[in-house]
Amino acid sequence: MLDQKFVRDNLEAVIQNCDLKNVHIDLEEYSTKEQRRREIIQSTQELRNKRNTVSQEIALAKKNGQNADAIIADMRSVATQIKEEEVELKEIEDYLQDILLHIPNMLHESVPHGKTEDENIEIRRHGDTTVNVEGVDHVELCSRHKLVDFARAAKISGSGFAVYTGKGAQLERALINYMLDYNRDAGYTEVMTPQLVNTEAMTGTGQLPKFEEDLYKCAHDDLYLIPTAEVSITNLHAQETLSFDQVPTRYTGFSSCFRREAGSYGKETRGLHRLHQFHKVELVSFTRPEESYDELERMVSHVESLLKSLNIPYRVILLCSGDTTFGSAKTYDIEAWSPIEQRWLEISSCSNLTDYQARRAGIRYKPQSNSKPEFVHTLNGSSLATPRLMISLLENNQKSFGIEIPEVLHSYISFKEV
RNA sequence: GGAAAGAUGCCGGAGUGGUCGAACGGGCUCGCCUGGAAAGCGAGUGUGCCCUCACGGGUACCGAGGGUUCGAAUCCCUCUCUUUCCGCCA
Repeated sequence: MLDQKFVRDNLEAVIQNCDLKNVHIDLEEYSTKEQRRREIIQSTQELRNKRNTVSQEIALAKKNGQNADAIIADMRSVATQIKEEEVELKEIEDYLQDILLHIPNMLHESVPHGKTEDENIEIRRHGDTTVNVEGVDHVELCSRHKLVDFARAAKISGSGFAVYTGKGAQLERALINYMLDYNRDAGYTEVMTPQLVNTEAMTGTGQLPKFEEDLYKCAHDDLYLIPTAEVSITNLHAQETLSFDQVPTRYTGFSSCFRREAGSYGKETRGLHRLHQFHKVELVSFTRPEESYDELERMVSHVESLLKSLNIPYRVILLCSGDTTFGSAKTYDIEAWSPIEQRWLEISSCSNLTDYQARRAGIRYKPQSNSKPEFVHTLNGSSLATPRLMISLLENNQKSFGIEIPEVLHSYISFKEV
């Protein structure tokens, strides 16, 4: 959420920014109501001031045994007036709040302008993309080696789910453990958080109210299944003020991720490409505002080092304005190479949300031990989402005899090849 | 799921309708004292919003939301959470 005052003072820039992100909002009515809001507040405050003053006079009169009936009768109309103004104010503030929650975060100046993903910019790439182009794809590999059973997953849950079996299940578990350890060793504190969260948490990180239809909801209990651990980890510090020495704070956590993926059909959804439930290890940082863009670079290189250690060819993409998500000021995607499909697969997304989530969720810190609290900057990134990692890993490591397990995973798994 | 108790500022803890943004204690910050420290003494110490160039002023906030009243931390209703006991359960 943007600061209300910022929107008031920078209306043109905010409108332009909405355009750049392909978000269409009418801010003309907002502007009018914003002004009306301040008028009412001024008027109501004056009335309250009067009420407070006179109430004390009444108390004093009663104390002295004087009759205060006339003033009380007078104050009755003031009370009514206050109530009327409060009703209008509430209506206006609800409206303004709703609009504010639908305004995207301001983009960083370094983000290239563009409408679609075609205008994203490749920053760098690493690894050999010429090996194993002659092999078979991950769906065939999964079936041949009985690593994933899509048919039975469909039987029990429908399309878009996976049952990992045998060595497939072990490999999945090994990857998760390896990534968690790798992140922990780099200074991220490991957390294991709830996968069902309430409306406040979903609003705090920005999934609600705009993206409700992408979420699974448990209507009975008013809880949502998280689409990413970013939600529960970022909200760990919602409505808190961190002390100066708690910033930066870095977390890593594993979770299942649940996404309805309404409207996704066709080739993009084949095999492990797009699932309703998948596994992901997440990184979340809370930083000082002046350090958040350094933190973003740091996070990206950390994820890169993880991919290097697994010997996965990848490239780093800077998303253009139109492709940068709602709450993000700047996002890098990291894509792993699929040698069989001959294309790059989005496997991680690292974003600086600046103070956008912090303001929604009320996450502050004190720059110094005795200074006023300010909003932190929050960042998150995947390290990594397993399904497409699995695709790339299986395809890149297939040999004549089967699949070779990368060396860094050997201590996490009971076999060296499939 | 049933029963009971509770939720107040950074922490502990008063306060049951009228100068209560909130006593008191602790913590913290600054100053004095000291060779230095401790102890002691003095001052200060929340957040949001509105008005103001500013100084400053106003207003709201005592778990959340409603209600009663001229006036609510205090009374009423609903909800959430915590603790204890019972039930159920991996």
